[in-house]
Amino acid sequence: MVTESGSVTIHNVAKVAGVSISTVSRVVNGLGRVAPETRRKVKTAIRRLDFHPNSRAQALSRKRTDTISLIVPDFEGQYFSMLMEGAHEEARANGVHTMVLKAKGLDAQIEAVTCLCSEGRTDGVILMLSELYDEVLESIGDINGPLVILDKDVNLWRLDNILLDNRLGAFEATRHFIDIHGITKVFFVGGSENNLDTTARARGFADALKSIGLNAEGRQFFGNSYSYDEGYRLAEEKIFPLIDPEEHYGVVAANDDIACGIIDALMDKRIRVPEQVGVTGFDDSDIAIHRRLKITTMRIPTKEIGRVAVRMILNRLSGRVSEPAKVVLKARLIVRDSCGCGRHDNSIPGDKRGK
Amino acid sequence: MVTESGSVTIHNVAKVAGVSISTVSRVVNGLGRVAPETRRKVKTAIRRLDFHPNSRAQALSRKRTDTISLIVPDFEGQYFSMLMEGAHEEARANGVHTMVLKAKGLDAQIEAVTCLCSEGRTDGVILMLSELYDEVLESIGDINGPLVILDKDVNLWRLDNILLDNRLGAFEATRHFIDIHGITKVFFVGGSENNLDTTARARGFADALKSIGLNAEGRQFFGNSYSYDEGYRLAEEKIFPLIDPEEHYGVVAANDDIACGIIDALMDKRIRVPEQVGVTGFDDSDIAIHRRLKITTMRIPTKEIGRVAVRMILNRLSGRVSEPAKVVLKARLIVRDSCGCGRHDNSIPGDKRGK
DNA sequence: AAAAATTGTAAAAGGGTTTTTATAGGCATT
DNA sequence: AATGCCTATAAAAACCCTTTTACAATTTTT
Repeated sequence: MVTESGSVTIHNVAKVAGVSISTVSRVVNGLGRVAPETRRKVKTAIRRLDFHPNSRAQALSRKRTDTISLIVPDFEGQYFSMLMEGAHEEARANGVHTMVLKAKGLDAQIEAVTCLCSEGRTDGVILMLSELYDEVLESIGDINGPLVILDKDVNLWRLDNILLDNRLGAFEATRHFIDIHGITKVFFVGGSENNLDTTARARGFADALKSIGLNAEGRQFFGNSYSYDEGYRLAEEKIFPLIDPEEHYGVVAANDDIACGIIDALMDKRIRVPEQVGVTGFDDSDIAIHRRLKITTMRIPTKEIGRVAVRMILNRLSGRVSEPAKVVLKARLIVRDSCGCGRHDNSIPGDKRGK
Repeated sequence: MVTESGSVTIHNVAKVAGVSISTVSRVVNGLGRVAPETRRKVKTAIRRLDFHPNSRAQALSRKRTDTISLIVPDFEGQYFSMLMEGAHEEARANGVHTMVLKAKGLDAQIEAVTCLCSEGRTDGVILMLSELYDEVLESIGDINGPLVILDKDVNLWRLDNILLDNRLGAFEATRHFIDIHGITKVFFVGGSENNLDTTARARGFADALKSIGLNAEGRQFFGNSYSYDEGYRLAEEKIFPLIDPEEHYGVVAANDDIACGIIDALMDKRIRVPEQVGVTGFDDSDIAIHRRLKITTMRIPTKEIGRVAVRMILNRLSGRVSEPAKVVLKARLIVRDSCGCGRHDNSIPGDKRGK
């Protein structure tokens, strides 16, 4: 048994301690019974040689890598960071590592899933894909190991889902204007009408109006993207013309970028925000607090999503859970200034009202 | 040779193809000579059985995991995202995977380094740590495998370094005011005076002034942190009192958050930004463009840093490079509006000048 | 004294890679 | 034409490092 220089193996420890390798293994893993005296000898040898079990060999033998993978379309934005944060935290707390794979586009997605699942590189996969191709789902059919899909409701054999209740989030934002500010003249500004998030949020908005007997007709506006510029444009073209100087309004935006665009557009038109028109965002991204007027917004429990995803996989691995699960998480209203709560002197800097 | 159900091994392929396992291995890895006819048979069998070599077994046998790890203090902010992006991109292009480990604090750092290096979990490590403890460096001494340290100049055996030329960055920002705007009344606003980045950037600022025969004395102000609020406070307390309505000024901020705070503070004092006072940031973070007045700033080539780090490790692994290397990357000036270049009608919304 | 409970040992996976050995077949030499 | 040598290819075996199982040896219990 010649050992490669530089790495201490279980054999070395066994030889030094004067026992067999399986005894060392038992001591390391705490399984089976080992005489106290023997245990001590082995532990001394381990310390003396600075032995660390080779994780590659362990993985091979145990058929377990203690690694969970995350497949994401890109690394940009806080969404990814927070997701990682949650997933990593939960994983480490359970002695598991995380691996990240970026896969944008159909081919990359299939390759990533195959690579991770078929080659025994990880114990489980968390799939976060803005666009999830059907072909990917098909190829998922015959992989092994637990798989969690985020933000997409997929009813497929053996798959877990984690979803965000977008409808409820928009419902709550809208009800905030109604219940707290007594404003019933509310508008919704979304991104693309084809975007699933936007439509779900629009639905929540409409439901909130319906809940007080109003109709959303003519109060919802959609753009081409989730951007500041679209928000600015829509506010200028659609919202501004509808505003009566004597009335108070609320605008529920489908995300924070759009909300910022709306606020700036209205301010540029000399509309007082949030005094006359309150605006809420969605996502609670960085920009929500990196502005003079802090944005009231719906916070997505991104970190929690990552945490739950890992927990689901670990549950599957331990065999405790076998039924496909679907977890729906709620967004939380973060009340700041842009809705009209909070400070009231910040609509237009340089304005007469001063500080 | 009993095979676990669910996984196809090289043995199965060999049997189906009617050859030996070593022949299959040769075909898979493209090594040695195999008769065209035999190769065809093996490939057919591989396709038919959907065989994928088990990466755990390969890792054990090849003594190589094809995985590079990144140790970071946290996942927040774009810095991490972009770093990941670059590292992952370069790694994937070379058939290598990336693993991320979060380690904040002394113990966590030591554990992470040990865990990754001693247990043969990865081929190389990229260490990105805002605070790097000396104890960690000591324990690094006897690990195996290449290691790259980011943003910290460590002269230690076998370590590669990647650094950002903060001094030069601030120098260029300052010279921009001097050369392009003809402004020599420039100020520097930094974060904590103990922060290495801040001091390097302050040095660059001073050097730029020195280059035109001026002294930085009394023109540098430091705060407690790299935050919006500190920028606001310092601008209010230190910069504003020094401003003569007849003069033009430039402010070089040590990061974008501070720059934003400065801009808002000055605007609140009715100073026209960027007309009378130009401001530049550092980092080119999201907020630099998510404001009405786009920030002129120094972009850190974060993605490139990640890419270079991986490349260094791969070079080490391939044995092509053995000398410890030190790479210094430059920040790039991104000219937008806050310095006075670009649009000129956006200092104070609601102002007489209108749109 | 026989059965049961402990504790330690040897060997067999686990799925590949890599080195060594064996077997053909082709070519040149005598 | 027979022999010897070399090469191309296949098969076998060793190795990577740990876990795990089956079993032997020892001690304790009834």
